[in-house]
Amino acid sequence: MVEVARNREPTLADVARRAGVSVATASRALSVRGPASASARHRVATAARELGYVPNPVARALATRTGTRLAVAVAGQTAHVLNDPYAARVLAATATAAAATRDVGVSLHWLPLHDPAELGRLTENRDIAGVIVVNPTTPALATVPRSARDRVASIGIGTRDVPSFDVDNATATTTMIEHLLATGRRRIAMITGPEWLPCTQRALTAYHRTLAESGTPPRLAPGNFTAAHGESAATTIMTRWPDTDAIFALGDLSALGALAALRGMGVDVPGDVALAGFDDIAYAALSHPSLTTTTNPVEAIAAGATTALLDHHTSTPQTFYPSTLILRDST
Amino acid sequence: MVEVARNREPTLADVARRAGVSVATASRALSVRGPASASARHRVATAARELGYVPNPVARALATRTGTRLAVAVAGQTAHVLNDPYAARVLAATATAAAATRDVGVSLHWLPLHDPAELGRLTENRDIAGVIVVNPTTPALATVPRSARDRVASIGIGTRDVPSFDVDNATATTTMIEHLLATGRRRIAMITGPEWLPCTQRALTAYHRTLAESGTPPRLAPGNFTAAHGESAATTIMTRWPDTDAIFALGDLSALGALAALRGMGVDVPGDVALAGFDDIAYAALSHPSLTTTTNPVEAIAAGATTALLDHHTSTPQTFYPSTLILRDST
DNA sequence: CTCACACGTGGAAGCGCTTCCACCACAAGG
DNA sequence: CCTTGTGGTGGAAGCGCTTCCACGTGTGAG
Repeated sequence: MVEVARNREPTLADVARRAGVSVATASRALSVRGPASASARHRVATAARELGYVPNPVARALATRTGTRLAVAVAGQTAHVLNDPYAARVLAATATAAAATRDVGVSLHWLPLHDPAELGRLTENRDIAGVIVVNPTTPALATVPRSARDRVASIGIGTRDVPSFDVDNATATTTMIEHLLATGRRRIAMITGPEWLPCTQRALTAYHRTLAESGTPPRLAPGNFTAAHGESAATTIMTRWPDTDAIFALGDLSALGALAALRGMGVDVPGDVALAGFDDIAYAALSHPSLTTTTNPVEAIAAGATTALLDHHTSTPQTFYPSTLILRDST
Repeated sequence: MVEVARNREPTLADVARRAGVSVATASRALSVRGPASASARHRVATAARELGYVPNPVARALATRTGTRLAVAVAGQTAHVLNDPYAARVLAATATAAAATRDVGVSLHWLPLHDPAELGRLTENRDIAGVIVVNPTTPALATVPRSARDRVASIGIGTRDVPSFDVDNATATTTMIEHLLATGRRRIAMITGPEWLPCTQRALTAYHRTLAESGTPPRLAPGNFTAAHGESAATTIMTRWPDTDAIFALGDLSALGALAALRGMGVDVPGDVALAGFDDIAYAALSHPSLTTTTNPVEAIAAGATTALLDHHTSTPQTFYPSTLILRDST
């Protein structure tokens, strides 16, 4: 009498019984790699379908000693990062990708800059299948034990054995600077992100190279992607180089902060100074003037990192995703 | 010879051995409720600390037949909700709370409006410990089997057996309208959210009551919290009631859209029309003029829902979190 | 001085999977 | 005809925890 009790989800044992094979064979037939005959595969698949069998990820995780969730670890100062829309967006995108690919959850963690070992600890957690680390430093990556390297993917800098996924902001920066040059701007300043970030470094290199080609000297102000820093950076720039005619901020929030500062100083945008941002956040289209910016394909990046992690693609060292220029009124 | 093999995390068996008790007792001593003597409790706790024992959530979940993650289910049209900063913020807050309280992950799901049963299906998933449903409809909540009701918490409307957590937007609306009245505005329009949302209904009731007390007739325009709808709603309002002197939008994005529309029509804010929003998003402080708004304590709400779910607090039917008025230049 | 009844405790049986290992055919080589 | 493989299979032992159950103990009441 093969009857599944009411109120109980079918298990692999039910499937095996119905298919007339052992649990071991059923397990192998359902997994792609295991040795199993074609006929067994077929019968098990049919039985599973008829029963509406759904594998229990918890049992599988326990048996294979892997985790049931992906950790998203964001580097930065906790207080600052807590209301970071970028982190929230990465998390949402990862959660969506993880739920779509496999049935795994996502948890969010902060990586204090002063304690690089926290990342290593996270990778040792028993029930974490993999870690997507956002903007890690090289020392932090170095704390990951060699054996756990295949359970880490980076959005930011990578290493030889940690694949990295990021927006191609070198090209994006070049494109943006060339756009500003094409519209007649010659005294172009840049508000950067934290200098320890590799994406800041890549953008800086592109900025210097593009300016050098057109023979214009650089004007730099440090920032940290927040609106407040954008404001003070714009003030600094206009005080130090009053004839500046364009500002490119590596982050829309900084750009919008700069916009407020410029308005406060009576500087017309784009009349006196052209202004451009990075990320294309929702508000960029709503400001006055609306902000020229370049996209950050976070969803694609997070999906890439997620599948790399879940499929153990160790063969992809670095992937850069293209950004597209969004022209609006501020330039 | 009590020696833990290298390269292996200590398990409960290791702790039990070191404490000189059985695994069963160790388990009971570690759990808060189980029967265990004070001395056993103490010895097990000490052994656990010395060994650096961390319970394996996967094994626990398998044994107790509970899940290892919390699902955050957002009601709405997928395309719209995918880049909804509010959903991302709820997810991030939930993930933070879940990681802090227990060691569980979070996954993100969309609930299409046309298929209320999706929520019921989610609650039946074997490895989901609980579902936090954002802005559910009553029919959707009704699809949750009675036995699973204690595994659901709602941000939005609740039922007798599903606790709900939300911002007290009735009071917030009253406060905002009273603020507008106090600054001399008398022809106050409101841009609402989708009418099927309970929070829209609560705000509407408060709006009508407050206006009725001051003897001013209502002026309503429907919206859906997006900037685009805010723009068209503002246009509609100013066309239909040209003497409007204040607009309150139930969402900052709508308010900012309205601001753009008003600027386009040559209406001065706050000179001709005072403008107020809801949520206090990051950009509200950066617009020109900066936006008067009222906070949405998403982090506290998500933390409340998370702990309610993980601790099976079924005794709290409804909790409303206070919003605070943020006065800026737009009113 | 019994009997009942707590209360703590250890043994052991799961939870639902994966995977090691032994086994059995059967085909191919000597 | 016997050995040596080979691919498919089932039994069973885990993974690390919780919890049922039975079994002593020490206490109070009868």
